[in-house]
Amino acid sequence: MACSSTTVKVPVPTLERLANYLRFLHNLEQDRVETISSAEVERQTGINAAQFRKDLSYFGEFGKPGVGYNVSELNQRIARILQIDQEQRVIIVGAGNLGSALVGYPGLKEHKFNVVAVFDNNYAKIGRYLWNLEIYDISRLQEINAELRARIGIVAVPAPVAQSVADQLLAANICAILNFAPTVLRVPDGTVIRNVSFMQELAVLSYHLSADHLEDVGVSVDGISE
Amino acid sequence: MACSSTTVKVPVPTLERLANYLRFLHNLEQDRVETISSAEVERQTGINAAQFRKDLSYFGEFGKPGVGYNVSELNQRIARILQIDQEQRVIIVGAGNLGSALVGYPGLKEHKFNVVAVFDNNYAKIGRYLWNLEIYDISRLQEINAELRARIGIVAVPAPVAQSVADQLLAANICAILNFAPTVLRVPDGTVIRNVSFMQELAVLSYHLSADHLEDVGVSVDGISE
DNA sequence: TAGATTGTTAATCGATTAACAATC
DNA sequence: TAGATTGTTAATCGATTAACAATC
Repeated sequence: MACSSTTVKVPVPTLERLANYLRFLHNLEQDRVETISSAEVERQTGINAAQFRKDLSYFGEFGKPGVGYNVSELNQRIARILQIDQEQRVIIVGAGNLGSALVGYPGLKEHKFNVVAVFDNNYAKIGRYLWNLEIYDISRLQEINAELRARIGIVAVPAPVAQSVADQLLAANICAILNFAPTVLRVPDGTVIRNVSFMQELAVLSYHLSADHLEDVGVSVDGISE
Repeated sequence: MACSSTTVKVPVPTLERLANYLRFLHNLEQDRVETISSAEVERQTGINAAQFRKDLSYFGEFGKPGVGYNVSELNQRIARILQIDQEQRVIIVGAGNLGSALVGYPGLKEHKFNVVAVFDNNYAKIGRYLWNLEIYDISRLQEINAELRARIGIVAVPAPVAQSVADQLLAANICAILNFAPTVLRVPDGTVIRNVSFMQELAVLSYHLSADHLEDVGVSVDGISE
């Protein structure tokens, strides 16, 4: 099998928060804050202090009792845990609007995610450039990634072709996929997938606009407001 | 207060799955499948059958014991629960690459999310068109939404201005925000926020590529492989 | 030392899943 | 009726949070 499996022990929500901590710590560093306690993290971000400490505890000891955490040290160690202290090469499949927006997204480079190639199956696009990257024929994915050795692939294609694209990514030795297509990708164990679904997000928002399940939490005239 | 509070009873993960069920049911409908059982849903999507039934149970009764669920009826009822059976007007703030990709995203219209206005603070962009929508001055947000009455706002601006944009959205009577900026928005109770963070997703993928916590799950030579 | 704050254990909370009586 | 499958209750699982001994 191309991708090894993980012995899951760190909860996924913890990993998600780690990325947030990094953002927060980065801001603190810019403000020249040298030390921070978990209580102060809670005050400033709303994240429970115990959770902050627990999240970190999966990876070792980071603070000094009675003192707190050294901001820049913590920053570096979390970046290291998430492997974003070193360049991560990324491939994007789909040179449409979304693919284009992603390639042009400045945040990627800032966090050492380096988009090294873009692929598409549209002959009108192949050979043209997206920003400074040539758009390659998707059929050359395996060949080209044998060189580039990217390990993360982004699927930014329409749903009907997403599964086929995922299969090709796996064949090209990609073990981690960020999927923007509105479809469930079937992949072998050991492949990590994260899905981003705009429609799902909007649907959740939309639900909360419904009047049915809304109630004023304030004064209830003569009934019991639960 | 502009936005009323919710009496939370439906778990958020349930709402998220509801959007997925919709996608799945849509596919079934296209394949002319009329009835489906929760066991078959599990077989085809991997979602636990009991969970499927439990998710639905928050909203009433949808199936017939011994028979299953009527695909198109279930489809309609879930769409109704999520309020995406009717037009939802959406405002986008930020006419950059991401805003542009979102306005041009065909899935939005398909699901009755109608982008009715785009705003930006860049004078070079104001007055120009993004697809078929004029880009308005962000300072006119309140005035213009008094007309348009959109209730969902999408924040597609850089992090440093995201909070200010969110505040302006709230002032313009928007109670639900989809935030693409890599920052935590502080909003009053009753406002619903969903965050989409590409960096967070990539960081979680990146973590899983690390060798430290990876192990082969295959044959273990003489130890116990758990 | 006294005060502060950590890392971790134990308690709580909530979500997932198994089991089953009700019912088509 | 017998078989199938629902909706729901109870059991399990896992994540969040409170509490506290250890320690700077």
